Order: sequence, then C-alpha cells, then structure tokens
Amino acid sequence: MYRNPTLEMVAAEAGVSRATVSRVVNGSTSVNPEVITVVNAAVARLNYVPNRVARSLASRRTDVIALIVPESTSTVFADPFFAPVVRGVARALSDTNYTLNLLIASEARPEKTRRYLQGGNVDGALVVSHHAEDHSYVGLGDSLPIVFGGRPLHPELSDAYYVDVDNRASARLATDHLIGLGRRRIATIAGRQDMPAGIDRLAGWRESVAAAGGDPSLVEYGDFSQSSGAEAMARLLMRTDAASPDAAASGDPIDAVFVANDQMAAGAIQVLHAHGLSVPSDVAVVGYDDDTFASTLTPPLTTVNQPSADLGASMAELLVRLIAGQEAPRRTIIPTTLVVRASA
Amino acid sequence: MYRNPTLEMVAAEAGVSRATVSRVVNGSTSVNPEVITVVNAAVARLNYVPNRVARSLASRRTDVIALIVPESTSTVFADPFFAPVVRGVARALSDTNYTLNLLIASEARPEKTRRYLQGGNVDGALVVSHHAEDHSYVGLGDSLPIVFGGRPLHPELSDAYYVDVDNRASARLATDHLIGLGRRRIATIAGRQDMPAGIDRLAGWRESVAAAGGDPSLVEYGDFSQSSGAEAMARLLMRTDAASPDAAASGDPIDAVFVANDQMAAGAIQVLHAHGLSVPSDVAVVGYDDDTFASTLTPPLTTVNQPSADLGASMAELLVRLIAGQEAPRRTIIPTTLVVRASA
DNA sequence: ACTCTGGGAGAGAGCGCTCTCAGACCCATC
DNA sequence: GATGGGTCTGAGAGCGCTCTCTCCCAGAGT
Repeated sequence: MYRNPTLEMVAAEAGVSRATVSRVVNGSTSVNPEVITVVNAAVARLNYVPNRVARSLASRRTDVIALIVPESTSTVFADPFFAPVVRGVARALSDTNYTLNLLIASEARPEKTRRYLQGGNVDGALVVSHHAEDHSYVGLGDSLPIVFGGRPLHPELSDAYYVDVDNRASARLATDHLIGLGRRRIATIAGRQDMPAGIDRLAGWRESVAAAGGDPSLVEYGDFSQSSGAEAMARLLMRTDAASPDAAASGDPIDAVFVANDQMAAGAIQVLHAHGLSVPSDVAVVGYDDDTFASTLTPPLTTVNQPSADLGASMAELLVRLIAGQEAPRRTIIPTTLVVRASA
Repeated sequence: MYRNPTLEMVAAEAGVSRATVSRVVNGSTSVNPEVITVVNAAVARLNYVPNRVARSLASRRTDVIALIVPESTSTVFADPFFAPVVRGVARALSDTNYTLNLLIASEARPEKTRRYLQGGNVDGALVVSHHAEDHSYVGLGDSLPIVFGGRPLHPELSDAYYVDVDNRASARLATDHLIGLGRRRIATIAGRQDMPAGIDRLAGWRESVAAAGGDPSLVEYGDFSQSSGAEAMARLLMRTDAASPDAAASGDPIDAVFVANDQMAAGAIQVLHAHGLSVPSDVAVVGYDDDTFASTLTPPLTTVNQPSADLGASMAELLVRLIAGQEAPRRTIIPTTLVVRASA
C-alpha cells in the first residue's frame, strides 16, 4: 500500500519533537539553526512530504482555489474567452502559495461539486460562465468565499462578489463612437437576454441612442452565433428598406449598427455585402469581444476589447483578499477599450 | 467566519451518537429505519455537509482524481487532442463517486504540484501531454497510482501504467495502405523525436517500408507544425527531383508520403501543389490525427483516427482499478482506424 | 546570590471524521 | 430460566497535522 512518512517519523529520525519538525517544515524562525539542519537532513532522508489533508484539517486552510467550469467541456475548451481567463488566474496565483484547481462541474450531478466545495477541500472558488438559470451557487457563499466572473443574474446572488467588464459602458463607448462619426440611424443586434453580457450591452446602446435622440426601436435579437447575427441583420434591413413591400418598413435606412459580439457582427457584415451595401460607407459596424478573427474580416472589424487575462487575475486577487479576511468591494470593473479598425 | 456544522452537532440534534450519524450519511444498511429518518431530518435542519478533509484523513481516501495539465495553458486549451480526452475522462468518472480535478501544473514551480499530489489530496492522477525531458513524475508512482496518457519516455518510468494508441502499428497501417495502392517510393515526414508519437510513427513507417523493400532513407523531420511540414516536403522534393542540380538528388521521384500529423500534412500538400504535383495521382498523402480540418482540405485527407475520448475513458477506468487495488496491465493500447478519403 | 526575561523546545489537546470493538437488547432455542 | 445468535448502537482510538501552553535554561539586571 502507499504509505508516506509522517511528521512523527521525521521527529524520531531527527531526535526532536513533532512540534519542532513542524516549525522547521513551516519555516518558523525561532528554531536553532543546528536543529534546522538536523531536521532537514531527516526530511530528506525519509523523503518526507507533509500530508496536506491533515494540515488542512488542523489549520482549516487548504491553500487551494477552485476554478469551476461547467461540464460542457467541449464548449469551454473551444471558448476563446476562457483560456485567457484561466491564464490570468494562473498568473496571479503563481506568486502565492495557492494551487489552482479546475473543477469540472458535472451538470447532471451538481451536488457532487457542491459537496466538494462545502466539504472544505478549497479555501475559495472562482465561478465563470455562469448562466442566469443556474441556482447551484446560491447559498454557497455562506460556506466559503466565492468570486464570480461576470455579474451573476440570480436575484439571491445580488450581493455576491464579482469582477466584470462594464458591458453597459462599453456598449456606450461603441455607440458613441458611431455617433461621433456622424451616424444618426444606429441600430443594434443584441445578444441573449438571459445573460448579463446580452442585457447590459443592449442597455448601453439604449442609453447612448437616447442621449443622441436616435430611434430606440432599431433592435433585433440574436443568440451570439454568427448565423443569428446574419438573420438579425436581414430583419433590420427589411424593416428600414424603403423599397420593401413590408408595411412595417419605417424611416430612413440605417447607417450604423452596434453588434453585441464579433461572431454576430461577422454574420451581419456578410448580409450587408449580400445586399450590396458597403461597410463602412453605407453602414458602419462595431462588434464586441475583439475575437482573434476580428482583424482578418473584410473590412477589419472595429470592436470592443476586453482584457480577459486581467479579468482572471482580478478575480484571483480579489478571492485571495477575501480568504485573508480582508475587506473588498463587491464589484470590480475592468476597463475595456475600443479597437478602431476599418468597419467603423 | 465560515464554520460548517459537524457530525457531532448533527448527532446531538438527532439524539444519537456520532457513529450512527456517520452510518446514515454513508448509507450503511444496518440502521433502524426510524433512526435514519430522524438523522436525515437533523441533517437537513442543520444543512450538514460532511467535511471531506476530515473524512479523507480518517479514511485515507479522497474520492478525487487529478488530471494534470501543463501550465502552458494556452497550448493545452488550443490542443484539439486535449478536449476530447478530458471529456472521455469526465464521462468515465461520472458514474463513479470520483470528482475530477484539472490540476494546472506550474512549470516554474513543479514542487507545488508534486506536493499537492504527494500530500494526500487525491487518490490518483492522470498525466497527459508528458514530455520526454520531464522528470516531475519520476518516483511519484510510489506515493500514489498514476496513469499516463501516452507511453512515458523517461527510462525510470518504464514500468509506469499507461494508455496509448499504438502509434507504431498505426503508422504501419497508413504505410501499408500506400503500399496497397501500388506506391513504391514512399517517403515520410516524421515529427519531433523527443516524443513517443514522433518516434513510434517513424518506427512504424520504417517497418512497413523495410518489409516492402522500399527506400528507408526517404525521411525528413518536422516539429508537428504546419510550416515545418511544408519545409520538410520541400526538402523531400529537392532530394528526389531528377531535374534538381542538387548532387544529392537520387533515385526516382517519390509517389507517396506518410506524414506524422495532419498539421504537417496540410503544409506538405500546399508545397506539392505549389510544385505542380497532383494529390493523390502524383503523390499520395496520408496524415495522422484526423483533426477536424482533415476532411475540409483539398483533397480531403486520408488519415489515422485516434479515439481520444476512448483514451481518456480508458485512462480513468484503469486508474480507478488501480486505486481499488486491483491488478491491471501496465500498458493498454487503444486501436486506431485509417480514415480513407481522397488524398490516398 | 537572587529574580527576571525571553528564546527555544516539548507536551498535549484538538481539527471532524472513520472504523473497530464491545455492549445492549431482542428473540429463538434447549 | 439459561444460553446462543443476531441486530443495532455507542464508545473510543486513531488519521497526521497545527498551535497554544508550559517548561527549561541561558544571560542580564539588581
């Protein structure tokens, strides 16, 4: 059987007490240098490694932070947003003693994850990619510190700690850019309205448009996929095409559109081109996410860049602070930037 | 502070002993049904969740399996091989009580990972994407069961448990297919020779070529990247081009090439086309991996398919068996198939 | 010579659970 | 009525560590 040496065995080997070995192993200063040498020799001889489980039980700390990812693994791994977040978390944690644990949350058996978290295996947890209808984490915050990536929508999580980009301000940034270009008929293709990203980006567009006296009805919805963006664009064109037999057609043609993510923007541009419209001279387009393909589109896409790695790092730093029992703000907002390319 | 209810508190609440509560919580059969009801009520009232750390310490089990991934996270997440392996592992584990832990192994501080593993946090570990020069896991197998994905190259790991595809047999499969097509001048573009995949695929090609009386010198090396495949192909063409002024040019032009992965095969095909050679009529090409893009190449690539999810599942099942103390074979080989498309 | 101080080491009580062992109790058997 | 055999429950000893408390023993101060 696998059986590792214990503190007690090291103590016997070194001829000191368990407590002294513990002090040496944990780097306490108040130990005689000669004793330190003797103990370290014994540790090396026995190839001793502290049992972290026992240490955790006694000290009520684990030095482990969980990063919870939903089981739909393929999605997560394919998600271009996720990898940099993980990297940011890992980067922020590498200077600390915390070990990072990606916890695959089985969606079929959420209690497995919950019990793991509540069972004292980790000092705190980071939750990303959290859907509105997900109740799994309600109440967990009473058992251990949790930091969400993205504002959690669930009403009972309204006092949760989270780090987010300011989707609303970013959307205003994008829309104001269009206004600054002299555009007046600015539409939007909004994303899913069960996710904060979808809701808040739409709200930001509304604010800017209202402030500029634009038409607040120029909204169509997609689900963040490229094809849904194309369909939404087609609907927008139909609504405002003067030549359209559609009775609902109204007003002047649109001259700009803010699209809630780059995938949908790519679809929208295809449709604009198919209708013989030029981007940006006929219709300016701004996307959101600054996906890797944004710069290779025709024309290169003007879009909002979110510093995902910084978001991950912020989440980690916030969690570490919470674990240490320090005060911290409930919400942290990471600034975004508008990357101006050719499409607007 | 965060402080959860304990067994003792539940016992007091239910008016029974700690041992009885433990029995109920762990589903022991020999408990009076009425007592079970009372205890469960107390558990619910206190919202009791067992402390897994304490349980681990007492029972010497954790019910956690680590899947170790190297820190170069971006690589891992981009790796099209990795996601299905994770999915296979998760699938195999979902029927068990084991929780899966993706452990991000800091390459700068390997002792962090080592201590985590040796410190009793997990019952066993899975290691994928293991490089030849990596010593991190030598000796760890004495502390806990470990299963490698892919044959570990390190000499001291020669008796490790591993699951692998038979790279050598797969390469023979691919090469024999080319021989069966009547090709006689069969070259290969080999991969990195510090990884089993690179070494064994080359060895398999050698065996088949030798058996068929082919030219064993028709080898060029790449590093698995597309550009390296293109460069290797260019070198092969130069060596065998009768019109080449290169004194080293020798023998008839090649009529087939087995490429050690699909990325390099894509590069090779580009070069062949650039030289005015047709695939497969002039040069037949077989790749390896069956990457998602293989079927969309021109022509669609004939390639070796490895069931990555099955590999992950096999690793998990093997590890579970080892943890249970059961006998198991040191090596498990997952069969591969040749997917015949248009390129050969 | 005396106490006082303080650094350095050991003793021992947990942390929350599991698991063996022994005891209590009930029923059947002789 | 005594004995045997089951079933269920409780007591208690760990698991390997941390951490407080106490003790010991210089060396300093008076």
